[in-house]
Amino acid sequence: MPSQPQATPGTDGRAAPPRRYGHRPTMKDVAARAGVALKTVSRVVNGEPGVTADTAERVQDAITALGFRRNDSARILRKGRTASVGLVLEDIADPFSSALSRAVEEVARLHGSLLFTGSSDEDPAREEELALAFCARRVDGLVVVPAAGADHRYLAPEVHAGIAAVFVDRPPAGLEADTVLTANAAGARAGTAHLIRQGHRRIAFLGDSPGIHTAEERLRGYREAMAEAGLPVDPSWVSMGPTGPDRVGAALAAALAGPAPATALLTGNNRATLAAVRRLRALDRPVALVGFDDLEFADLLSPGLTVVAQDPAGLGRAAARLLFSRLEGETGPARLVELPTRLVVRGSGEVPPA
Amino acid sequence: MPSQPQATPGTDGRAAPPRRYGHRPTMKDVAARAGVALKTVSRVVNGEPGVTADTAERVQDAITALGFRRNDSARILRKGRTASVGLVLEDIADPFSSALSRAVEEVARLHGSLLFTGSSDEDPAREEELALAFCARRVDGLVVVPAAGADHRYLAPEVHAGIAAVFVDRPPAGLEADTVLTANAAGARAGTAHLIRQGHRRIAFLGDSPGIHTAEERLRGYREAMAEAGLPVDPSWVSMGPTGPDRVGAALAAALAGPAPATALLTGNNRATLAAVRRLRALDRPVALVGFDDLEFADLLSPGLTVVAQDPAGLGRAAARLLFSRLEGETGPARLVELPTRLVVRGSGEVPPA
DNA sequence: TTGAAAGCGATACCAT
DNA sequence: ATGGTATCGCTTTCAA
Repeated sequence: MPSQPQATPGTDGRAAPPRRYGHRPTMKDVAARAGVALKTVSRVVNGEPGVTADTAERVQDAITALGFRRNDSARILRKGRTASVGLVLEDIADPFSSALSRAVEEVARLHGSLLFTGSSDEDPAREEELALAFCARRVDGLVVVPAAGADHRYLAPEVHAGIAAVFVDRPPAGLEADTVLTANAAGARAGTAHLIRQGHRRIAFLGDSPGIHTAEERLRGYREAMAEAGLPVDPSWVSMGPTGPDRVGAALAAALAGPAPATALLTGNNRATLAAVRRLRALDRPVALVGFDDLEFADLLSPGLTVVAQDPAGLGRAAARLLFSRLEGETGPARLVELPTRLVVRGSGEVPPA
Repeated sequence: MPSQPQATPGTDGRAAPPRRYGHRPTMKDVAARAGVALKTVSRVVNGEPGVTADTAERVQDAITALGFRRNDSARILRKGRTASVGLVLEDIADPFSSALSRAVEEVARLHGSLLFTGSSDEDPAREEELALAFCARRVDGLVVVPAAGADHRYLAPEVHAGIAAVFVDRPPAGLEADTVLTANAAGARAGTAHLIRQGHRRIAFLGDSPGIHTAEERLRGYREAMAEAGLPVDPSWVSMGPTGPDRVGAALAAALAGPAPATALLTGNNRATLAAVRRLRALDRPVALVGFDDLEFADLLSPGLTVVAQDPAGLGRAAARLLFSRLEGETGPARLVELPTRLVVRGSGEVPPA
């Protein structure tokens, strides 16, 4: 960590830069300048009653003259609440996370709170490090998108001490807390059922690694839909693992080869969907595709991409609302909110079986 | 702002929830339990030398037993530095902002700093509110993507007090500070020159509102390229304003109508590009298109979208590096960094003139 | 209406 | 090696 910078005066005769570190006026300085007590300054700054207009004006003048700004660190130390919340995401750079983040920010703003954000990159250790760092700053609450495989018992002392925690997109492990999830199984079931309605009987599913909650739920939904329709699932059609282009490409090739080639495909997340789209382009064979999670320009592809859309902003909003309800005193048992998905039909999922 | 929550004991005979707010152990508590002085606990917690292994272990045990976590608010109050920086964006939900944010986060992490983020929505008042709120939390530094029309003199007292400020994507107004920009004019000139090389002579430019720095620079680059090629610019080809679909649609229609219809188009930002793509789809006439700023799935469109790509992550990285160099004591004059753009050829910009 | 003093939870400096 | 005490800048409490 960098050490406290010091303004080093110039040694060459030219004027040193006028930057004077640590020279922030305090309430004490303002009080001295206005000729009042520190407490009076505090009253003016916080709009508390019991100050004559005349005194208030003198104080205001001193504040302006000195460029005083209240030090919230000190205020926080006294008051206990920090009016800030921490948000741990998988990766702020991806659209799901950033939409969720924006929604949390919006709700936080309504409640006068500032937002710490950090990306875990799906690494449980990093998630913990971030969450605890936020807690050390005494955030009032935490919204966490759990990293795969994280164990949330590390948060027990924090929660016990009164920090509210809400989990989004995936449930917490080893801890009871408010949770907001997408109806993953139901969504995958709906997407699969849609393909079945188009006449497909051999449908592949390419999902994220087992161990990731959303991946498993979506797989479950897929299997349920197939079972409901009385359709068998050939093992070669199902592949779970990292959703990089190479693995998805290989899995897709496998699903389309063999004696019972799939004629349709449900992809378990955005990366898989994109990898599949690119791969299918190179093929001459038409394959129906439904993707889980929407893409911003899905309508501009040809054919348009049919998706099971999630509502990342809705997830964030719901999570933040749960969080602030806790901060406002709500003390009931942990709540679970599930947000429905929406099937958006655009063309790629309506390709008939070959 | 919500008031301090109080655990209200149940009045109906059932046990009240066991949540006990404000019951955080302090170093004092740990010291008492371990039978040492507070200062010794501080030494252990901060890994300072001068503690026997035996004592350290006793302290560690007490820390674990009590679930102690250092209160960074108090620490900050003493130390002066908060190991946190504030990032004011236009809208964290858009890809440009979120990519930039991620890069800033990465650099901040290397320096042991946490990140406050907030979206200004292009509203100067909101930008100021956010920046000052971050400063009140005594962030060590600020990275700001200025809102259009913002006047940054409000930051003068903060900068004077030693808070480092770096501006990204647009220059600050009324304040000298480190700034990181995209080479907007050069990029637009390159994009326009590319269209000219394809044989186009009537090229339209649809940009964002005048008053937005990037919009004006890109317009300038467009005009320069046209002038260099000795091509006149018909007023009907140029339109600056909000880049919503309706206005862009109307502007595009105007540019393609008239006695000297444009055969190619440079769009000044992502929203304009998307609006144009949608609009051009509906036309039967082929129009060449180069967009300023890349889109994630630009290669999946047909034709692929030719763009002048910016490097949002590079901007964020450069800005954060400047920031931390200041925090490490760098005291020279304000620096300006300009990042080049990259022309990415994918098809839409290589459509020949009608 | 105004002010003096105590304290929030840590760190820094000086003793022991 | 360990401990005591002042202090960071503010809010709280109680007195004037």
